[in-house]
Amino acid sequence: MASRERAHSVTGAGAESSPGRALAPDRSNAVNNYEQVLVALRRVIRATDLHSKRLSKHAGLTGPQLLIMRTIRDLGEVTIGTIADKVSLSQATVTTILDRLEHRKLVYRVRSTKDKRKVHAHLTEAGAELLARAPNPLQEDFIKKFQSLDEWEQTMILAALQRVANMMDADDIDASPVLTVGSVLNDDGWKEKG
Amino acid sequence: MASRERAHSVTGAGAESSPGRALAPDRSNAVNNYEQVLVALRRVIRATDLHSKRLSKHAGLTGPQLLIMRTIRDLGEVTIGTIADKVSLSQATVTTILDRLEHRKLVYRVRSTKDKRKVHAHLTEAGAELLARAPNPLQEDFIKKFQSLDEWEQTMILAALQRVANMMDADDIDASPVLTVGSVLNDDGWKEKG
DNA sequence: ATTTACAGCACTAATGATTACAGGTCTTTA
DNA sequence: TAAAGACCTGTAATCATTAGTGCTGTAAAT
Repeated sequence: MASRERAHSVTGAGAESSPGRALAPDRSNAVNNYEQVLVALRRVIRATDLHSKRLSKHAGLTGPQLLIMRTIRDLGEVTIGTIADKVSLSQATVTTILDRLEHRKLVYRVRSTKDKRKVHAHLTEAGAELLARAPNPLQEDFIKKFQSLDEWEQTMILAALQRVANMMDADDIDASPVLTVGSVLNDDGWKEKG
Repeated sequence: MASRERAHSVTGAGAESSPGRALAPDRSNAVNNYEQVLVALRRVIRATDLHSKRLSKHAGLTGPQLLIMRTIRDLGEVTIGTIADKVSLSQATVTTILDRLEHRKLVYRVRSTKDKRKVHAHLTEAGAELLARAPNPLQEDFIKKFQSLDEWEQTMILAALQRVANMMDADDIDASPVLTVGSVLNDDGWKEKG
């Protein structure tokens, strides 16, 4: 109980409530806004999350593989260490994942001439194409709907998203104590290696 | 390749709504807007993606586990089959994952009384708490920044995100042929279990 | 200028855990 | 009886870590 009674007092968090268009701004007070923003954000994330999952299946790419390939695409030419840092994995893990990707000819490596310790990862044409063609099914519908909006609204959404992206970029996620797992499972529940 | 052309035509249509500071106005005409929206969207996704990654580590939850727990939280009381459908995994996989989660007392199962073939998954209090407390480190910074904005801007962002969420909710992701993997790896490249 | 010591970067090897799937089994429902 | 739903094998692949190796770059010492 109680886990379901959560504050869906607004914006029906229950995905399939089929709002369609309703969208009450609810400009009550500022305190309430951020919660709704987070809810909306979660919905957006979830949609793309599921999309990624499906993509993985169809393309034969696993989550980390996809994540790493996207990182390479976004950052251009990056060293293995930088990738590991960006995706929060160890160098060794990234290396083995890149091995598989390189074996499938989706990425290739080039040893740097300036600093021969470094290795730069690139997407092959096939890899870039895979990544480029993949998001299409999601994009196409999205674009169609997006372009049917008034221009002022497009501009508004764009500004809003950039704003949010900037906010999230800025904060230092790394330094977070986060949770104490121990409190949850002091029982025989799980493992006690750490 | 080169799917990332910029297609900068010209003729900035103005539309200057520059709210506060940074955020280069980038004179966006309607044609160019959606690309930037997608870019911004990707940045948002990426940020939360990394956050989830970190969260997984700290909380001892793997990606699929987290995804499934979120699904349960969002949909309330769901059958195993529904979960499998939502997250695009087989029933068997969901079953094993739920086994582990149940063993840690983060979820529990209840056999339906109406249709005794079905089993409903729920979050335990501990599981819900884990999920609820988890996003905090991200939220705190985010909330702080968000609440420092003008109210009109908060409302704007909220409306924009809801708009986007609705758009993505609507489209049917499932029916997507997507890619032909075979074209990428005709070589000895990978596996040929099929 | 050469040599030496130390740090940085990527790779390898070995290991444990998780994921994902294809079978088969059991119970319930129609 | 047949179908649906969930569960239980066993197997293959991937993920993720630690420890160790080799090569490169930099700086100090000779």
